Amino acid sequence: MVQTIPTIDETTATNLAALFKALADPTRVRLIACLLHGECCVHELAEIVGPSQSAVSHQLRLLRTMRLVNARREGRHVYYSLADDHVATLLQMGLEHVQEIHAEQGE
Amino acid sequence: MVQTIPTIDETTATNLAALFKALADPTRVRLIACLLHGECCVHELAEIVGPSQSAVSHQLRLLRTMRLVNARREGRHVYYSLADDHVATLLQMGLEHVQEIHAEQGE
DNA sequence: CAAACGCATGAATGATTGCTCATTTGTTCA
DNA sequence: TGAACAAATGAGCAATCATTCATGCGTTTG
Repeated sequence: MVQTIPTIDETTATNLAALFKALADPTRVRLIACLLHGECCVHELAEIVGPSQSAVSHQLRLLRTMRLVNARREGRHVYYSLADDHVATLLQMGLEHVQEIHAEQGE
Repeated sequence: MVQTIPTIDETTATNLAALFKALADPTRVRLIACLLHGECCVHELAEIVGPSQSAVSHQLRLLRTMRLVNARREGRHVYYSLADDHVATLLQMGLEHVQEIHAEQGE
């Protein structure tokens, strides 16, 4: 049986858009991709991902606000990790889509 | 066995971000949500979703460019439909996440 | 305590975005 | 053919965003 498709009200649409918006930036995508491997502290993330520590920190705050990542302090370091599996799954699915699209048009 | 987690290169991150960006707007989310039910022409979409025909048309163009929807002309009408299952799946997954999040904090 | 380290934050700025308005293109029908 | 309808498009504008720079806060260590 085909799943029931709910009609989405305006609030839900806004929340949903906000979720996707959190994933709608290359820097944040890369941050999350790093965190797929396990928790990581800010300056490591900055090294791997590229932009300044400040930029990374700003983006992490956004992800934190959206409850997509958790922060844990240990000494002078703050370790970030993914908040739940949904994020990883969404990223994974998006990745599959992107790879298919770009494979079939040979880009 | 746990899936292998690829390290994401910069281009892939950008493509992935672009995909999520296409879903990162309430209007576009609602458009896609409408199309989950089946194909639909522009002025109907405009009626259901809210903003002007022009605004809807602009957003549909974006979705078209991203190959997330297809357009089919029939007389004066242009019928839009979802390009593939990935979109529907992504939306569905996002929806589940949003509903869980907002349920557990009682919003 | 003071210096150094790790991170967060506020202000400022250039870039991007989503809308409206006006116009254009494509189609049907009187 | 010309009026009316459906949709697309371009210009313009206010709002949002991602970054940098400067600085502040918390922690460790000499």
